[in-house]
Amino acid sequence: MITIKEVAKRANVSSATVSRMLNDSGYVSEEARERILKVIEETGYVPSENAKSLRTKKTKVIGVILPKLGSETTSRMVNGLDRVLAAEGYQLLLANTNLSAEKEIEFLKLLKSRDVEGIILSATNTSEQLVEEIQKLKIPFVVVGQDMPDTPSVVFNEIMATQDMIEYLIEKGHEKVAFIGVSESDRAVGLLRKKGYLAAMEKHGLPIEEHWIQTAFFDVESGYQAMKNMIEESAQRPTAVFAVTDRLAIGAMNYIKEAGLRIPEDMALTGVGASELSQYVTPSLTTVDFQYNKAGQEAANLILSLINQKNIPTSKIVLDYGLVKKDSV
Amino acid sequence: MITIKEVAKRANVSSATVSRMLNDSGYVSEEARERILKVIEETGYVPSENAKSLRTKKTKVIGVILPKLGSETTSRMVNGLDRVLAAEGYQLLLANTNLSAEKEIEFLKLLKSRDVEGIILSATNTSEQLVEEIQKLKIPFVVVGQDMPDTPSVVFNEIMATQDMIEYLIEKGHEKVAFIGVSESDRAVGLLRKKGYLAAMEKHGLPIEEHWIQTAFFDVESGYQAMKNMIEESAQRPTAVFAVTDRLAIGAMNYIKEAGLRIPEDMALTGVGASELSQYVTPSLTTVDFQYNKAGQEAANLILSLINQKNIPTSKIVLDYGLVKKDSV
DNA sequence: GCCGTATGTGTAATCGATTACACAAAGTTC
DNA sequence: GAACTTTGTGTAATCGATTACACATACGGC
Repeated sequence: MITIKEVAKRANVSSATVSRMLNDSGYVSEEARERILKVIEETGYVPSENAKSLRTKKTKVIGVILPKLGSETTSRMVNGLDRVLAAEGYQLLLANTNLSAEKEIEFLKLLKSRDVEGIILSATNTSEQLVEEIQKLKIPFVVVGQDMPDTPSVVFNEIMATQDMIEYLIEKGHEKVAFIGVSESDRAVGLLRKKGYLAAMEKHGLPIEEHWIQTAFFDVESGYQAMKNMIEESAQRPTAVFAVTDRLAIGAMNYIKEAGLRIPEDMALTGVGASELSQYVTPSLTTVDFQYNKAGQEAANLILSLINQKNIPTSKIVLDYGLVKKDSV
Repeated sequence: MITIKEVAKRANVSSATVSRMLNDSGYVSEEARERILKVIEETGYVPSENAKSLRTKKTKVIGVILPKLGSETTSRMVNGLDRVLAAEGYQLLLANTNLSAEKEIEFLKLLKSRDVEGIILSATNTSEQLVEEIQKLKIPFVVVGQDMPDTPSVVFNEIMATQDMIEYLIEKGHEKVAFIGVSESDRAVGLLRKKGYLAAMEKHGLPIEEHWIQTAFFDVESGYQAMKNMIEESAQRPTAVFAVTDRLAIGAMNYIKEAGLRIPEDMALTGVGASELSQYVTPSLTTVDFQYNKAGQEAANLILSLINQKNIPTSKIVLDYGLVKKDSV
């Protein structure tokens, strides 16, 4: 590896001059500049970011902690992050927890040790311990997807979105609306969406039968099972189902079709996420569009503000949503 | 930020002793060890990876250059990478080119400057200049998805897979088989898959009409258009279509349905990628499963071998594939 | 009691950049 | 032409770790 000293020697200047040239700090004569550029050209010299960071404390790296690599929502969010951060010369260092809560904390430390300038966490849970560890770090930090006390975050309007969708179903004449959710340990998806459902039903004075509320996992198969259970166990069959994710909805769709029911005539169905999948299943799925890409962009802007110590407009950003009305309702 | 010196001072030892303790190198007395651990516990000291890297030249970071964040194939590949590399304590530094060829080269330098221990490139094109730059770098390097001269790579058996699928269609009685491809500047997807198609048709002595070969882009809409053009312009309507990606196939599917043709009775359809989407469209899509996750894992293993200077078994790994036979044929 | 080895610790150089400070030469101002 | 200012450059300290080397003490064996 060729170093700044080597470049300096060959260009007959001191390393300070080379550094000044590279960073446009201080005076450098035209002759010196050209000699240095020539040497750099010849040698293919690239300054060590490592040495630079050690001295300046700026790494131009943002750590991103993700619950799962490769889900569509995550990908879109990371895409949004990258769009904004790349423009500012930042790169992303990935940390994939594979849904393990301990790893979240472990990675927090790992990222700190790498002197990342900021950390963005796409959380599924929000344990006490995690929040504590974050406060300790004293590194610009943003959570996306979950509301975390005293922490800048980008969240979705889960309750309102769910409520809106349920009310859309009600408008369409449905009174027996069922719900396929997930564990409430995922506050955003499990707890808040259920709250939205309950609120809407309550508001319209609609009763809910016990088996209309099912709890599933995050995969398609699980949505299928939940739907099966619901239909087999309910005294009265619902006429519409709200599933908390598109995947669950598609699992449910599979069962509904299999059971010989028509969508939407016998059973209306809605999901959440506006996944690509949702547009191409038959019938196309009515779903909530949560703008994950935008969430990533907002999170990126937030972390940039924090890094640059700008006055932060709001430390909680609540993102808008839209109902994507398709053929399944 | 608390440093090793600070820890040393508080524990009443020298920084060398702290370092020895942390790295289990050399002797450290039980008393000293405990004092140091206590200080670390109290202060939350985390060693600076930056300083460490500067001295040792080991960063435990692998750079990953991707053509596009958030596509399903990419996600799966990155997932495979991460699985293997995380186990060895490596982290991934992302560089997203957004399909720009100049950026590929730019990022190569950027990653070098960050002293990554290896670079994995998921390429779409393989320009001369890129290959040259890579040779210059002298950093362990692996390409995945494209065959690159004199470079360790993980590739898919594009030709064979395509040929197999076409022959499967032929076995099923199809003689008029059409092809929706992409630009040949993408060697793997554009050129090789077309070769496989042509080879299979030739082998079985089947003629190909001009309009049966369409060239599209990578999105669903483009598949729709290609299918539309084909049906409107062909003298003889084909009875089967091979699309080089699932997305294109799904676009084509939309048009076929819209045109009032039945799948597979009037028109059989196949894709490539075994995307999640392919399983849930109606009818479910027959497709080629290319094991992108495995590709990531193999690439990771390859780069680890290169880093550790182990004897490299083969510098070209050709991955297996499978035909996923579903309802669209 | 002497010598060789094992144990334990500290001093200081080093990695490759940035940057405060010092200094010199040339140009400006009055 | 004295006093500043501007331009240009070099010396050396610094960031926070690792590690070669030196040195001290303890413990064996004979």
